[in-house]
Amino acid sequence: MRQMQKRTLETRARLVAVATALVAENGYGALRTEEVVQGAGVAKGTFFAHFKDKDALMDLLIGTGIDQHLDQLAKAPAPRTVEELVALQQPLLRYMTQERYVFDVILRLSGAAAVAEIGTIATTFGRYLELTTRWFEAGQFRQDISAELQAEGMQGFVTQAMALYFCALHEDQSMEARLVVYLRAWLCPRGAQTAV
Amino acid sequence: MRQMQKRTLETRARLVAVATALVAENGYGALRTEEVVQGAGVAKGTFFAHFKDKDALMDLLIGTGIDQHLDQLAKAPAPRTVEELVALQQPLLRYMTQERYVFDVILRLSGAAAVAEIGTIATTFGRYLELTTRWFEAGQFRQDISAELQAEGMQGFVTQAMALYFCALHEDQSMEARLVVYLRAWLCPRGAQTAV
DNA sequence: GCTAATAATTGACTGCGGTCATTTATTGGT
DNA sequence: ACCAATAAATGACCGCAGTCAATTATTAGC
Repeated sequence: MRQMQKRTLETRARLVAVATALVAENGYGALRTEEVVQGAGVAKGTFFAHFKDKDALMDLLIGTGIDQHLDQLAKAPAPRTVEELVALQQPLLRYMTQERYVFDVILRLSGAAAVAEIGTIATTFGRYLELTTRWFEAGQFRQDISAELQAEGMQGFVTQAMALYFCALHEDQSMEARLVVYLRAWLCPRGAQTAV
Repeated sequence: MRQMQKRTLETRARLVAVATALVAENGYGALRTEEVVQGAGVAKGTFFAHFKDKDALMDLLIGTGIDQHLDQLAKAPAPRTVEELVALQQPLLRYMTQERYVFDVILRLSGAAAVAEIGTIATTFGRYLELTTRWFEAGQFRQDISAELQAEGMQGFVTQAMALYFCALHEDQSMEARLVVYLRAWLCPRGAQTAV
């Protein structure tokens, strides 16, 4: 097997750089492959030689964004209360819900379709689970179920809260307020929590 | 305001009938508006005069499918155990996960983007919540949180279980088995449940 | 029945993601 | 330095959703 050419890396880097700049300017949903290709000075086919499809580029861009937020979460000490839990994750939730399009891409790519092709976003979801499992291993919350199950459940509630954020019928409370209610019920069952 | 012409209803009915037949033959993901239009004997523009976009047709078709499953659920008595809860919902879960495309459409349309345009699927999600809330009002499960919150949480876990069904990294257990674990932890906290 | 207003239909056209046979650049072997 | 062999890049082309100015059908008022 021949090693990859320097040219390949350069072209790919240029594509990503142009895409990043365009996203910073107009947002994710407005990105057009044609613009990326023109900005990078290559032909359309070249884009698809580097990325399976547009989603693959989005997977990289958005996955990188999520990863940066996870870096912050990894630094912080394990939260002790539900409020801390939610407050800590707020920047990440805001990032994932910045555009309807972004949230849709994340939902679509968060599960790896095949083990062979685990994308950036799918990887970050694995990392999120690991990271939050460690929080629950500190033992501040439920003792009757595993830390991993607590983390997996929290992931479900976080997704639900984000989905309802985009639903006009549920504008009554903020994403964070809703998440606090969910997580109190999930992590502090049996009336130990104070009234909502 | 003039009343709707009979012709309008006929055309629309023909479009829906052709689409339904095509879906039955090749599945949802393979449906092409061009085929629908040819089958119904109208021009392409006519389709989009009747449906805002392809998603709007899918919303109707899939929403109708979900509604039929909810009719079944509405007939059944309130489940008494987590196993019954999961078994009862199995047909619905199977329907919603029959194709990756179907699940994606459901996720995308389950939240109404605007109050003015609540689609069929968004309506069924409201109905699901009402219906399952009534189950929890029977009082077989948690007493420390409202029936509605129990139902909303179950909805989150159901979605999570379906999402992981499409994820190659989580093929270790079936959708139903995973859901049982989730719902035991959600609805029967504090070690009351027997070992998994 | 005739006419003007309105509703429904048409189909050529656009936008954009994605493909692929062909051309051009790079590299390892001699 | 030259020559295959292989990798990278090209751009005309395709598929399919969605648009819109022009055309045709329907209806209400007289």
